[in-house]
Amino acid sequence: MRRDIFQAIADPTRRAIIALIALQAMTPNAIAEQFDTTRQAVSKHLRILTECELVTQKQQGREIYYQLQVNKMKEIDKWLNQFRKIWEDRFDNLDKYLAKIQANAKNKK
Amino acid sequence: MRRDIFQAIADPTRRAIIALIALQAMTPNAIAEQFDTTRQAVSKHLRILTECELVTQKQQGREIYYQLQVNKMKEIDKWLNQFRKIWEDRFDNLDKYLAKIQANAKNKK
DNA sequence: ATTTTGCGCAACCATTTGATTGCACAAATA
DNA sequence: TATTTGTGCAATCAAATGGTTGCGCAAAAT
Repeated sequence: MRRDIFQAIADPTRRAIIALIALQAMTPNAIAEQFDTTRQAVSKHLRILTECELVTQKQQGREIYYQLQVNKMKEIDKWLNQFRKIWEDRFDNLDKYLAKIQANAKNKK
Repeated sequence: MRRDIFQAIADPTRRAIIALIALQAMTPNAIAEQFDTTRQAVSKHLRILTECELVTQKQQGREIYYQLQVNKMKEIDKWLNQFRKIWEDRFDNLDKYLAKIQANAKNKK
């Protein structure tokens, strides 16, 4: 069953793979060398990441380079936006509250 | 086994619960009313969200109010930051490239 | 005091998941 | 041409997952 991007990044190994190929595309073997797991396991993870378009593959001969699609990560950012507004509002409200308290303290001196 | 925040938001139902209680704390029954699932299923999800500190609970009599801890969402934002820098760099580079092309086009006219 | 309501927990179940092993195919190398 | 290397896929397995049902306890309502 095809997974969404949140399910894709739920697994720690896949998150590590994403971080690994963020700056430079890598092949399955090169990626597997960085993990204590089989190449087939890495291949499985890459398939999941490819399915939800987090990653694209470019074949060069028998080697396949997997590249991170950072723009796809924006989908997570977009989902976070609805909460970012809330924690920013709370921070702003806290700021205002603190400023008010300081003003009152000065007036009382 | 205790889950991390990424595993917590991997499930669509839990993401929906998070969005639901983002602005206002709600009780399990109130939350369950918004879903086509049992109250016990919702209770299970709330336990997972509580375990990874995405949510806190405040008991009032026999009712329990579950509140979203938006500050905990920053953990996801923090993880995204390493990629945000990349997609911003690429955007900047694209901007520069486009500007260069436009300048060249004007010079040739 | 009794009944109703809110709610978590355990047991159960079907499904999904993540890793391994084995295999097969294509490209690169000797 | 033969061998090696890169790689995906299928089968298998144990563990995890998400939902349901049933139960029990505490608080609220009657």
